[in-house]
Amino acid sequence: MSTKFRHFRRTFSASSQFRNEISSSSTNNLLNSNPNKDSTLPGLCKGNKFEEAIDFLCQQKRLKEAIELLHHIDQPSARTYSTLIAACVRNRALEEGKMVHSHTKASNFVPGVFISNRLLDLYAKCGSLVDAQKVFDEMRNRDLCSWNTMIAGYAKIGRLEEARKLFDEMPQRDNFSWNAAISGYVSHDRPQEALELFRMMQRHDSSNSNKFTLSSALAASAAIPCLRNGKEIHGYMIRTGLDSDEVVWSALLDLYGKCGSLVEARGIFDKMVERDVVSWTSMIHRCFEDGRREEGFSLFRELMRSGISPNEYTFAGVLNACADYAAEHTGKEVHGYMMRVGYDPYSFAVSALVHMYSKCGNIENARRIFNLMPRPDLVSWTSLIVGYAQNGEPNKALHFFQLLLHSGTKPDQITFVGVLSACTHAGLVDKGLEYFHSIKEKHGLVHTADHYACVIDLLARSGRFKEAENIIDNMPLKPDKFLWASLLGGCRIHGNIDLAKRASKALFEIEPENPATYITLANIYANAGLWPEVAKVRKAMENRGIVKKPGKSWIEIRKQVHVFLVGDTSHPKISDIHEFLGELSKKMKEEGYVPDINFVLHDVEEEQKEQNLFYHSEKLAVAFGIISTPPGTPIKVFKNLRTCVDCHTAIKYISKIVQRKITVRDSNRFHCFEDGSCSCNDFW
DNA sequence: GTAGGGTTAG
Repeated sequence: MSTKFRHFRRTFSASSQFRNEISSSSTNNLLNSNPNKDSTLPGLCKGNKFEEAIDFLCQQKRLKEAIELLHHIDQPSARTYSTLIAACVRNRALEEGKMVHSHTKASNFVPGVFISNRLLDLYAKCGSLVDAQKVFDEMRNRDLCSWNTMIAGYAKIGRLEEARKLFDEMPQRDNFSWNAAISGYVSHDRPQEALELFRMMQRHDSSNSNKFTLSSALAASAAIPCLRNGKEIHGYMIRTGLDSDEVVWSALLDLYGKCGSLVEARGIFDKMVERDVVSWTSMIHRCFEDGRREEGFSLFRELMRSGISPNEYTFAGVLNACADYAAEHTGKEVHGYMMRVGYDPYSFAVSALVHMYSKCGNIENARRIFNLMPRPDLVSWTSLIVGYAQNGEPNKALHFFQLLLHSGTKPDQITFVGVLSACTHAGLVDKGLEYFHSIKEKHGLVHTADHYACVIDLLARSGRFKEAENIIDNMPLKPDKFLWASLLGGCRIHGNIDLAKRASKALFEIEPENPATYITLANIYANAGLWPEVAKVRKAMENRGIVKKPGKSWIEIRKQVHVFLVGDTSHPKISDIHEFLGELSKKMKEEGYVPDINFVLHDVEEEQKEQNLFYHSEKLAVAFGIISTPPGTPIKVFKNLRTCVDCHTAIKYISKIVQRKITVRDSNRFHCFEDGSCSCNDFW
């Protein structure tokens, strides 16, 4: 026996009561839980059938005990090692796996390809590629499986360059190798490269096409998204008879959905014989994405009735839809359901809960969920930061950003979008600039187009146009539409006509069909009294057939959503609403409210031709909310566009007169009105 | 008897 082994044995014998344990307490416990199987264990040990006992313990997931039995065997067989390692793989038990590995070395066992492959698999599945690489390097013989396991291991954790290198070096490839490489690209947001590889395979090695490579290639086409490519694969699928697999059908369904061909996606879904939770989830999600809100929710309800259990993907998808539609009530139902089925607190569905609550303006609940997370992920941190920024508490947003840094989680580019927008909402221009520079200097991240748009927003709102232009002229990226729109918005606030011309010119090139640009520009001209220019813009708009988006607000009262369009008279309670608004108007004027006539014009852009400011959709919704709920109830209204200045002023007065907390989520942020002022400090 | 595909996302 080698010294090493003796040491090993001592370590294990330190808890040498194991024999007693097996025959007494722990066995008794197990006897109670599983009397039939467990009664055999003491017998096995007594008869020195340790290898069988190890099998038994492995099945019971009692890995540590199984490993302890190893040193009752002079020379464990390959089969025993194999069983043990396989059990460690199944349970992702890296520590135990390493113990078995050391045992093989200590007992001078020379693993063949088979056992080595199991070890590779162990380390690859546990993400410990350093160990896997070591085993791989030490192997005298490697077979296809060894190479494939390494490639899949690297691909899974996103080390795609290493995976690709092995793939290129390997002596021969089978369908597994191709798929490991292709799916690695797919799952790490590099669908183009995935497709390139797929095409390469089709050209040189087409016999390796199977259901696995096909579903990966379909997923890649969906991610791009490229319908033409997907359709080609669809055709190929049918020609080669590879269309018999349900997973391939799911991938196809998702492809059509992601490419916006909802009808085809639904057709596939309806035709599928065996729909599983993935196909359901995909179908539901694509409906929401396409704006088919009711269809999405009703499919979700159908799924719940179908007996198939929704999973974290399903929850995340539905919750995100609730966040987009501000359907807090439904979101709460989903939350309740998750509680009942007992959700995994580590799941990403929890971050969707944080997101849902913060998007619905319930930042307290978002925070509560966040606090319950054992290890909040970056998405949750970011959701909370963005939530605080949008809910009018930018300082809290920045506070949480500091906490994030302390927690050791690395912020990414999206986190900084939240941080910068917090600075924008708070009017913290210099602090925002500081953060902007820190992205690259402190955090080693590359500035994205979004970061530039944020910083231009920050500068333009506060009228620092020189600095803004300086950044635009020197930035390494091409300014995008969001950046120009931010600049144009700043020009509107400060009446900067020259820069407005530059910004709108750029916008007309990028998205000539967007009505907002025309309207904002017309308003800037109108404010400066440049009427002929206003007429020109309107003419251009007319000529190109561009239609304004109507303003729309909605409010949820007792589980029912009430929608108001501008000048809407279709609501059954409309005369009560008008009467109430008339009364309010008198009181508001006594308090000093002056209707902002200028903005009648401004809002022609967003609210069409209505002359009377009191027909704006958010005022209708707010008024309806007040008359439909008991005094003191907070009111929460949602609007599809940005709120107008007059409505903003009016709602401040209303909040004071009726003594209510009124929250308005517009397309940009939350406004929390209370006792005559708004959380946005009139900065939006 | 070892290795695998399709859903989510601030």
